[in-house]
Amino acid sequence: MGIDQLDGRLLVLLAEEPRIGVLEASRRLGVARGTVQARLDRLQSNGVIRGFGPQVDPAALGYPVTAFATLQIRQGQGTDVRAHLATVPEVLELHTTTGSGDMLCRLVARSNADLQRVIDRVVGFDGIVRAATAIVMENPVPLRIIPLVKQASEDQA
Amino acid sequence: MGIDQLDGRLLVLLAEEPRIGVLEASRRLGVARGTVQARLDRLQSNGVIRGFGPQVDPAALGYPVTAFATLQIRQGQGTDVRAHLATVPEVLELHTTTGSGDMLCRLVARSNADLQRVIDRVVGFDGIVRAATAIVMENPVPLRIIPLVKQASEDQA
DNA sequence: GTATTCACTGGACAATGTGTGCAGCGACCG
DNA sequence: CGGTCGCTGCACACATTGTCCAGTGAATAC
Repeated sequence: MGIDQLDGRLLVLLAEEPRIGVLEASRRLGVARGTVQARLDRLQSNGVIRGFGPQVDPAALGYPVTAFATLQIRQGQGTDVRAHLATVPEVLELHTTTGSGDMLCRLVARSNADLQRVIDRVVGFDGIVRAATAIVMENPVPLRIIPLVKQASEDQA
Repeated sequence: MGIDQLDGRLLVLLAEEPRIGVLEASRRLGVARGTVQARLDRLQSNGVIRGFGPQVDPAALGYPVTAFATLQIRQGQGTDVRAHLATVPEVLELHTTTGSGDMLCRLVARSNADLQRVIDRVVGFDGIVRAATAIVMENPVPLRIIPLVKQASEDQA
């Protein structure tokens, strides 16, 4: 477990310019093409790289409002609540957290008014005792991984 | 703004099998290659597709612990706090939310013990009044976008 | 009603990149 | 000291890309 500096540079390079291929990457990194291919294969089978799926912006899809909801779940209803929330498209992500029967989920909606509809749908389920919602106003640090990759590859040095 | 069904199918296809190229995608979708290329270009300049960067798993990097921290910020210190948090690699994401001077951030750490170090570093800054942390235990719904894409493309139909 | 615009089709071309395999080489390990 | 491993540099056949084009149908503007 862990990545070395070459892995780190490769990940950073891919993150900054995803369109480049293996050959171009090998030129940039100053190593043989086979090496880059082997590293990529290893990173993928390692699970370090989960995939190269498109990163879609919900706002551009017409869902500019993001919110986080903390849900309190009735004892023993966890499984049902998960299944319920998985069926709601506007639930982008769901975590169970410390705290008795608590979950945290990320929601999006078409507008603040629409958020009400989404929340109603989310909490309109028997196992949910209480919900507290925080609407996101600004996103100073969008989901990122590069700094952590750099950190991890330097630790491994 | 908005995507049609072809856009939706293309996004789903790319999300499920990112390795396929434009040509293969056009075969799967039953349209001409030029069409797929044009759609892709449009989706990217639209901002619907932000990019195709690698999706890196923090756990595989040696950071298996995830937590969410709610921070209460002293009036007028927001900008400084943002700059501070941006320098911490373990801060993967930061949002300002409703609630007086509240922020929500996603953290990762090498272990529960290491989380203490991360939190200390995060809150060891003057503008932060109080921090409440919830450790993630399970992640029943990992960050996803496909259901929303399907929803959006059907709405547009 | 007619002209214009637009998106899609289907095809072509040169250039590039990919998947794959190979031999050689230095480093590390038992 | 032999074996294993990762990297290099190279080769080949094949597939894909970027780009351009003419033709067509549908929607839109005049």
